[in-house]
Amino acid sequence: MKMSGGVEWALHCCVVLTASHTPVPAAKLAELHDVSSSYLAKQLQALARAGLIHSVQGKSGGYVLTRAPESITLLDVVRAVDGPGPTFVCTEIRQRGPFATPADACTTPCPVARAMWAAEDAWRQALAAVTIADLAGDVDATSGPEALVGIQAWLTGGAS
Amino acid sequence: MKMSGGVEWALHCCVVLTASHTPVPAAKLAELHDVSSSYLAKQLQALARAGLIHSVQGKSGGYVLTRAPESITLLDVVRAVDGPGPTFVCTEIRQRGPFATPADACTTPCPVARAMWAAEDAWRQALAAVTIADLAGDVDATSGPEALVGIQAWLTGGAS
DNA sequence: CTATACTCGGACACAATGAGTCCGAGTGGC
DNA sequence: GCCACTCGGACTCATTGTGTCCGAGTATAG
Repeated sequence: MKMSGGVEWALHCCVVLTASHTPVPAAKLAELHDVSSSYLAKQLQALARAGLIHSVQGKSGGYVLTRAPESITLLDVVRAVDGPGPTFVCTEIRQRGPFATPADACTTPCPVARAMWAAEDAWRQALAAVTIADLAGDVDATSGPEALVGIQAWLTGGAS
Repeated sequence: MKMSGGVEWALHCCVVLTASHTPVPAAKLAELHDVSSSYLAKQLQALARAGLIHSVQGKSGGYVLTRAPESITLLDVVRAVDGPGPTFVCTEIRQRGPFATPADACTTPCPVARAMWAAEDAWRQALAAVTIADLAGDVDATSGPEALVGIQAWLTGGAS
């Protein structure tokens, strides 16, 4: 089991978008992170489809966060990029084979699925407890506040 | 992100193996669950490689649990089948692009990776809190104790 | 008002990992 | 000593993730 690598890109982009209140084109985000702009576009489209960022077209268009960074959780981003479905899928293996449990007796999910889903819920809860604003704050604390303002200047300015 | 379907098979096999103290061949486990025996063999091999079950060859060979069911956690099984690596991999995106953080300043993992790994730890902790014995107990409670003893009889007996 | 340049958006190939199958090596029973 | 039965690893196919491309749409400049 390996998580889609695009999740990392999307999270970093969300943190960067915190610094700019004007639309930022995808090409600029790609250059900033030194990744393929074509592929990054796909992740941003997923974020836009989920309503986390808003896309504006035209000459000075780009992407902007729709909500305040404090109200965007990591779970929102992960669900948008990686898909909302559960990682563990129960194929109802107990209803097959010579000792199959009759279908009408399966009122509750099988114990295996229950345990796995409980663990997934713990994971989601941990993700939902962290917001993009928290991450931006951590970046400020570790790299210094001048990092984000420098990036902001570079984003708004046209310099390459 | 989707978990390998073999995890479900492996977990059910471990629960079934709880009922038998004599070696159970892979073919029988496959028939019991109505799944491909060739593919199930791969999962059992992974469990054996991790030391969770022991394989005995020969005419009346098969697989047996090495430890007591109370000391085998779901995390052990998941790690054995699905791989021990972390689901989120940090590609150190902060060290790339025009605003790259210098490598010597990266003493601590980047905040994004920290948050993701913390969520993974919560997931692992939830998995480590449940044992195979707990699952077997749940099966007893829901399907009745007669289910497992019937399976045990079918496993040891040669009937198809 | 029109032309233009720049943006996003979805449709299109390629690669890697998981799913599934097969046959050979080894071992205990008869 | 033979045999039947078991596991173990090597091989092939399908699905999903990775990466790329070009067309539709819009705010801007003239």
